[in-house]
Amino acid sequence: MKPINEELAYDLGDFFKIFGDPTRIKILYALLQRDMCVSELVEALAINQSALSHQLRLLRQNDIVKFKRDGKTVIYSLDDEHVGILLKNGIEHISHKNGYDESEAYI
Amino acid sequence: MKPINEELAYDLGDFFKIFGDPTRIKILYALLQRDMCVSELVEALAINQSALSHQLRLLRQNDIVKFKRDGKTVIYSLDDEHVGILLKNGIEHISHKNGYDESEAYI
DNA sequence: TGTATATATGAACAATTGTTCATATATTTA
DNA sequence: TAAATATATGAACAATTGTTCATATATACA
Repeated sequence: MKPINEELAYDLGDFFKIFGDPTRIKILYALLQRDMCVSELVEALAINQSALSHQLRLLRQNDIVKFKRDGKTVIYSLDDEHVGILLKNGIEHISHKNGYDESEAYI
Repeated sequence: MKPINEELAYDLGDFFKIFGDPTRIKILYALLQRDMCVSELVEALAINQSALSHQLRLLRQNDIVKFKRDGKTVIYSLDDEHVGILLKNGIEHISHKNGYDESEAYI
């Protein structure tokens, strides 16, 4: 059978790797609900600002979030619909497997 | 706003982490096409048998693939539809972003 | 122009990850 | 039961990753 294009396998791995960290999941989950600036994310996720910025850079570089500057603040949002779909699919899978109630993804 | 359930963020991160490696992507992509036993995967992906087995264990433990023993051989398949959907969504996203032609995911 | 506020970056370190080599286990068949 | 085949596992090592601390950059406003 035909193997996957080698470059695509690496790119796809790098892409999914970005979803593979709880801090980034929290960021994406927050942005799934509404666009937010950095300081809102800092507060919402109770996370160190520097750590957040590093993670946001990774998300940006991998086209998972986009941003626009608005004066002093920078507003982040999910890059496209694939990101939300991926997140929701992951949550569904995990919920089924772990017996979570999906509707209680939020605390 | 309500943050994501902390445990779900970790579980989801662990889940996506499994997709974040080119070797595992190749395995999953192969299984997306048809179920295969270990030695078929070894040959198809030109990979070390031990490395493959280690990766298959990870995929199993995270409910991403399932398997059934058939005599001396063990046949692997994708665990459920979410896995295929996730892969396809990732490929779509990457293809759009990198200007790949999706139809040429195969070599 | 100087100060405050918001965000980004670099260096360094501990922790995690993926592979290899060697070996173990399971199943079939002689 | 012994030998052959298929698959799994453990230990060890290099490489990668995520965070923290310190500092840099950008914008607004006095």
